[in-house]
Amino acid sequence: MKLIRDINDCKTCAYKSYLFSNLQPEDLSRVNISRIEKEFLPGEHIVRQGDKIASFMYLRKGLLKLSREMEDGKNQIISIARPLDFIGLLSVFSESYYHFSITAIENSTLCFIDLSLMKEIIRKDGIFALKLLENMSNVNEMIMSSWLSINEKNLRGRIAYILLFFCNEIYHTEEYSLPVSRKEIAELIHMRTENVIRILSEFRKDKIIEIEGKLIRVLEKDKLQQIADFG
Amino acid sequence: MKLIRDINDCKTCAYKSYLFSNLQPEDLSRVNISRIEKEFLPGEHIVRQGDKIASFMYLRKGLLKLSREMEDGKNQIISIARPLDFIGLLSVFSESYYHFSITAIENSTLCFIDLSLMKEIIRKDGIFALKLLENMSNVNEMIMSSWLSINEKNLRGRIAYILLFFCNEIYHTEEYSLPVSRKEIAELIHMRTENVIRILSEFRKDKIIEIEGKLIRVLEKDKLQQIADFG
DNA sequence: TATCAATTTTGATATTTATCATATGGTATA
DNA sequence: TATACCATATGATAAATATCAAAATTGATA
Repeated sequence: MKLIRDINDCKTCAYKSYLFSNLQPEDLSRVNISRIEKEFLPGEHIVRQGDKIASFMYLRKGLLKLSREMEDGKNQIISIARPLDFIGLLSVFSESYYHFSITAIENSTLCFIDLSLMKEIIRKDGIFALKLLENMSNVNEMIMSSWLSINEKNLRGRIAYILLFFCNEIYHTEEYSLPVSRKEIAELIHMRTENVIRILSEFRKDKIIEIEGKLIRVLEKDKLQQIADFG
Repeated sequence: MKLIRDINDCKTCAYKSYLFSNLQPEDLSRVNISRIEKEFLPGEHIVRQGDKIASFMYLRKGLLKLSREMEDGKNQIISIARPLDFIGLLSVFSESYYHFSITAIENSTLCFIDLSLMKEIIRKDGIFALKLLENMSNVNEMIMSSWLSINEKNLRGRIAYILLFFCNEIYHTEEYSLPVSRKEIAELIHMRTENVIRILSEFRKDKIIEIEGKLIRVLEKDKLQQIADFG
């Protein structure tokens, strides 16, 4: 983790518009003063399950995973989060402690804003609060939808789904480097590591994808879509 | 569905305190004037997937199910909702249309408050908005936690989990009438109807529970808990 | 009451998925 | 350099779960 100062002023931040656009100038300026900018490397924890929630977080750049460690020691990945996903909204306003860990899976830059300041602004500024409510709704709808989709698919369908997810939602290209291990894919779509590997190999043999370590090249997107939909 | 007027004034509503307690008197009075009270019988739809969201809803009494119909026609039950679960919060503030259906599974009473009025009050009253944010966080944390729990269990564990859920969270007694069919249990914990029935029969044979149609009597709660935890 | 449809039930069987074993290559570490 | 530890990979097998079929029961309805 590295403290940085990439953005000089919230006023010029490209992501401002999605959340802070309607904030009163004086409030935005207070946010700007209080905020801390941090850069994380892949694998670095941003928060750990059980940590006290003290900041409102804001992913500016990069990719994160949210995961929960279960009583039996097994891990489940709740979601992959991009900028604008506002994953920090998940439980900031209700819980004192995080019920999940957040880990960078790519070089990631986050802004940390003191939580009590945020709450103060919310209390004062209902329009901003409504914006937060909308964003929180969206985050939840997104996570739930993907869970429901994954649940109804068999293993081949899940692998196809997640390959297309990285393709369409994250990298917007047919060739990309997986930001997660096979084991993490397994934790994300509820299957065993061996089966993740096995089915990826199947897809390779069927010439639907090419694999070089973490590098994935989607050759037959339509076929992958079919497998995701009906497989 | 029946229009009723069980409560004369929001001021005297027992559930007011959980959400509307800090509302300004004049706002509470506007809510009181605008609100519509409705009673639903088991099986009646309150909203349907695809309906336009026009109201903020508030479960006063009863039990609901949230479910989503998937593209392939299969149903998944997202959650069971009690009073105070504020299930209406799930996507009211972001989406124009419901992404799920809500159905009564017991006699249920709901208050409907015009959504534009609610938004107006939120914009004006940040403290109320913060309360909503907290509640929304709680709803989501609850739903996610139960999903994660269910996901890591085998079928016997899931059945034990759901029996204990009704026992501990809903009815607070060891003897209760299931508010859902075997098929709906299957849709809720991601398994097949036949296996729900089969495992319930197993538990009956092992004298862990007694079954008379919808009536469940939990005989060995500890054993059920063990199966839920480790089975 | 008679009839139809849906739900519950059980058994047999097929399919899917997990588990176990083993091997290989890479990477960090002493 | 040697060692240990992961991640990836593949095969064989076991276990879990779904599917198919058929019957009994219940509930709704004409």
